[in-house]
This record gives sequence, structure tokens and C-alpha cells, in this order.
Amino acid sequence: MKEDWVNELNLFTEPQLRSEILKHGKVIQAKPGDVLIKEGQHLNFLPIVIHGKIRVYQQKDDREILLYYVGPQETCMMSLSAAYMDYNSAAFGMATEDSEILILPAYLIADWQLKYPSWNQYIIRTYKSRYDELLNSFGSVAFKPIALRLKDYLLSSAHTNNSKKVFVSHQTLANELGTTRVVISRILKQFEKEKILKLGRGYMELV
Amino acid sequence: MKEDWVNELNLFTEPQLRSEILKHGKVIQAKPGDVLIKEGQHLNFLPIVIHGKIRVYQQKDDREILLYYVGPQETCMMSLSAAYMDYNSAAFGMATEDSEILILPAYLIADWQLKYPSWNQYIIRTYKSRYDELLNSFGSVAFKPIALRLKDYLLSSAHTNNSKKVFVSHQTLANELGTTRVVISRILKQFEKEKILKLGRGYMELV
DNA sequence: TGGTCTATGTATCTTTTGATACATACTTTT
DNA sequence: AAAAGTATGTATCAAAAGATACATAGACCA
Repeated sequence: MKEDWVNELNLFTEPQLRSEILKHGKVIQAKPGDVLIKEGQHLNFLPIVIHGKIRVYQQKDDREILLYYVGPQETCMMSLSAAYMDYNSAAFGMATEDSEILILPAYLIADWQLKYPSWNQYIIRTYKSRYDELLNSFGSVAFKPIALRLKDYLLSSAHTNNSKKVFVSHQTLANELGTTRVVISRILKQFEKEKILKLGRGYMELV
Repeated sequence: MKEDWVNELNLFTEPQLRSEILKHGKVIQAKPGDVLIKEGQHLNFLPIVIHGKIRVYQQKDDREILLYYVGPQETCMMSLSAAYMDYNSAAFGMATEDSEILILPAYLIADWQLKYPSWNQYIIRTYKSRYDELLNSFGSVAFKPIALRLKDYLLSSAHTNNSKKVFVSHQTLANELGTTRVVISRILKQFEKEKILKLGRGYMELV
């Protein structure tokens, strides 16, 4: 049934808002690796993830660095900014899982902001949590050596998946942290010597 | 006359909002060097700068790094976040000029958000512009060598003041960019050799 | 089974950044 | 003018991070 996904996004309480979303929104599918948003791209829509996950990152030359992931019910800051001003995206957005994404036309957002309190709340919360997240990352990049950021990343990853095993390649870690593969391999090997973890192919196990 | 400062903040159009601000707000004075907000501090107020400037920065050990400046009519993200959740500040706020600051109780903010469109706009714009700013800084810290960030800083500083002369000490530059004085001195001397600028005591002149 | 792709290990060298120490010189205070 | 404080110049050494190159090994495929 068509309303399924509106119900899953049980964020928006006003019936009228829900019907507006139904009316104006489209749902698209994305596969892992699909780049939905490119840096510099002009955005006239707001994506809200229904299922799946989008990785938002910056890129320079052959380096990249993670900004955040957009999970179910969440949306992307870049697009939000674009909706208010006439703005271009400052980052890339790529699906990392099979995803279903609700696409809303940007011009509606400012409107809804005033009309629907639950939408208003949603926008504010998005800004707030993304800002805090970015602030955290900023502090880390500015003050922490890569080895420490790597350790933090692995611990948080293990915690999220509730498993000591983290399945990720060195190259991917490099991309998340904004450095190169060799640097990651070197540090991981050091960690192994310090008995902090054990290395395998395609994964590592924390101890 | 008491309403003077409300009129100067010609951001808020609703008469009722203006009178609420007058009723609940207090104006405080700050001198250069006054630390208004400390990292970790619990915030239950929202500061809006009327005159002057507040420097918002992070600190770790003896290092610090600039997040942004809060100028007239602007407010501080940390406090905004604190107003919605029960949050602590993630940064320091210090006056860098003689400043007049309007202090609003945090509990009013969520209320006003729904009642007054101009307040709503103000909050959203604040989040948006601060977020973009921080994103920019993040990209710089992640990808650019210090020498380049220093050059950017000086150029932007010269542009803002509309003068080729930038009056700032090496130590201050180090604090803005998150590094140490020696590093700055070294790079500046290099710039001088490359005829990019001339150094003086307490200032430098771009060419 | 051989070939290809991906992931990892590692050595070497360079660059960038940081830490420490000390000297010099200008400014402000007493 | 002497003293104290602030700003700058610079040498030396160490650590962190990056660049390049190449080797090995598992995974996957034809």
C-alpha cells in the first residue's frame, strides 16, 4: 500500500502534512555505490532515508573523509541548506546499502516549516544533531593523532554492531578518516603488536 | 531608552515577540578577554550579540582552534543546542571587543520557535550559516596544510578589514589555526622570503 | 588451473608538523 | 634607565604523516 512508507516515517504527526508528503514526495531506490549527490551539485530536493544508509563525505583529489551517515528517518544537511538558500552541495552522498529514499521538492520545506510543528521539530533536530556531530569530528581532526581517531572509530564501530569483529578494509578506514591506506595498515599493525586487536583479511577483531 | 537594543536587533518583526524579549531578556556587558562560556558548562541561556564580538573556540591542553566569531545580531550555536536538549557547551566563548550581549532564558526558545515566524527564521538561518562555516573549516583542517590555511586566513582578514595590513601576533594566529607559535613564525618567514608579505612587530603587510 | 583483482605487509625516503631551547629586540612599567 | 613583559627569529631534534614502490596472499573467475 502506498502509505506504508509514510507510516514508517512516524515523525510527522499532522494528517495534512502526511498527505502533502504523499502528494509531493517520490520514493527512489538506490544500490550500494550509487552516488546520489555530488559536491558542487545544485540541489532542489530533500532526501529522507526510509531504509538503508547514505554515506556523506568530502573529497579532495584522491582523498576523502567521512562527514556522517544518514540512516532511516534522517535527512542530509547539504540538501537542507540548499532548500533555504540557493545553494550547492558541499559534499558527496553515496548509498552504502540498498536504500529507499523519499524525495521531497525543496521549495516546500520553508512552507512546511511554518505550518507544521512536527516538521519544524524535525528540521531543528536534524540541524542540531548534525552540527554536534560535525563539531565532534572537527575537534578530533584538529587535535587527535590518526592512531587515536582510528581507535575511536573501531571502538564505536564495534559498539554499534555489538561485535568485537569489525568487517572493513584498510582502504575503507583510510577513506573514513581522511588518510591513506598505508598509514592505516601501519597503525593497525602497531595495534596488533600492542595486542589491542587481531588482523584478518577484510576484518579485525578487537581484544 | 530601554527599547533601544531591541530596535537595533531589527530581526524580530512581531510586536509580541519584541515585548517578550524586552520582558525576559537582560543585557550584559563584556570586556575583551572575558570568558562568557566554558567548554562543558551547562547553558540555560541564549546570548545574542548586540554590539561587539565573541570568539568561539575549542581548546585542548595548551592548544586552541577557532570555530567562529559571533558578531552583532548573531548568536552562539552551543547555546542553541543547549536550549533544546539538556546540553553542555562544546566550546569556549570569549569576548574580543567591548560587547553588549542580550541574554535570553533558554526555556523560551522552543516556545517562540512555534509562535513567531521571524524567530523561527532566525534560528534556522543561524544553524544553516554556522553549519556551512564549520563544514568549510572542517574541510580545511582535514585537507589543507597549515601554510595554506594561514594564507587563506590572512587574505580573508585583509579583505574583511579592507586593508593590506593585518594586525595580529604570531601567537594569535597559532590559536586561530590550532597550531603553535613557532610553526606560524616559520611559515610567515617563508612567506616573506617568497615576497608574499612583509613582517612587522604586531602586524604584517600583504603584497 | 592459471589469471586477475583485491587486500595486506613492509621498506625507504621525504615532508610536515611539533617540541624545546635560547637569543634578540621592542614596549611598557616602575 | 632598569626591569619586566611581549613578540619575534631561529637552530636542533623528534615524531607524525605521506609518497612510492614492491612483495605476498587470498578470493574470484574464466
